[in-house]
Amino acid sequence: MEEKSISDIIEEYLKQILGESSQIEIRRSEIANHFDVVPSQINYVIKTRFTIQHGYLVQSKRGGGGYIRIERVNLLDNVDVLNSLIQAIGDSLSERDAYDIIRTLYDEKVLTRREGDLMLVALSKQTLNVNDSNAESRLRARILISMLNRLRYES
Amino acid sequence: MEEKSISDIIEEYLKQILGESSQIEIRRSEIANHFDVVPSQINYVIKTRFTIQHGYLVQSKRGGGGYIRIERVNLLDNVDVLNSLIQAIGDSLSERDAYDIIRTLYDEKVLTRREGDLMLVALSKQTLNVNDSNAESRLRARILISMLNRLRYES
DNA sequence: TTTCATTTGACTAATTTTGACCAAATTTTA
DNA sequence: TAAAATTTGGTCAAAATTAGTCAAATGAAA
Repeated sequence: MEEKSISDIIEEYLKQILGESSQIEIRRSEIANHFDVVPSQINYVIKTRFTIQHGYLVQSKRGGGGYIRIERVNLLDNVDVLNSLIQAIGDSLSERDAYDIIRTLYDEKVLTRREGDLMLVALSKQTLNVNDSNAESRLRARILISMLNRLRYES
Repeated sequence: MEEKSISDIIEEYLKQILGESSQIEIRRSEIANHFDVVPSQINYVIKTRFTIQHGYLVQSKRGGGGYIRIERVNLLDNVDVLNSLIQAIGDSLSERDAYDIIRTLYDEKVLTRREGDLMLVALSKQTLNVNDSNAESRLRARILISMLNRLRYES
């Protein structure tokens, strides 16, 4: 018999509810109370078992009426292309390389013209306007990678 | 979305009335009384949910016969409103305000879902990852304004 | 034993709710 | 008409209500 940790049990519980609707909203303290654990354990479960790599999107709100929302998302077909591009970018990216990548994605019909244009202006030297040229390239890389990661799935 | 806080419920109520006519006039104390909250909570709801970033204009008058007027404005074909939006961004923009603006543009069908999502991740705190919080907000403002202008002057 | 995962709790951050006090416009009264 | 009273809405900050972070302690596995 496998000895399940309480984290495993909470994961199972959440996934069971997620089986009924593709999106759930929970109150952290309620779940914590239900399983008799400290509230931060819910964060632990989410961080280790409901990541985007697992196919889940998580959003939350604090304060009165606060919640944690977990949504199951569909991974798309282009994942391989995107992954290899993300690898190639690394942690630094020139404006020219950004253009080439976006152009490629447009040619591959991963992006529409408008999407590509929006991405390009966001990555332009003029927009970023960072003093240090290395910092600028690193920032450009971070932004493009984030956008490519976003393209890997849909809600 | 599950509405939970009383502020959410008041927001929903006002938007429902706004669905019938594009402009409403309310008496603050009446609404407060109706939902059994202090009057200033109405100000809170308006300040957090009916800003120009959300696509609303608010005017009010004090004294006898006083009112709060909320008007739904159209960002699509009203150049002035779009300008005031860009002006409201100024040179600094929080992640929350960015979300509100992009959400509004999506609701107005200026953006597709995918375009909005791409813009949001590009503007997220995590992506920008700037040490100085002021610098981060200024960068966020530059990027969003660039993207908005790109949409604006599109052929 | 060493390493990795889980559990806990103290501290932090964001959002909403409440109430005391302020300001403006109108109405009443002198 | 001028002052006073009344009727509205505005501001701001404290309190209350959620969730997030991080690292120490504990447990499990290799």
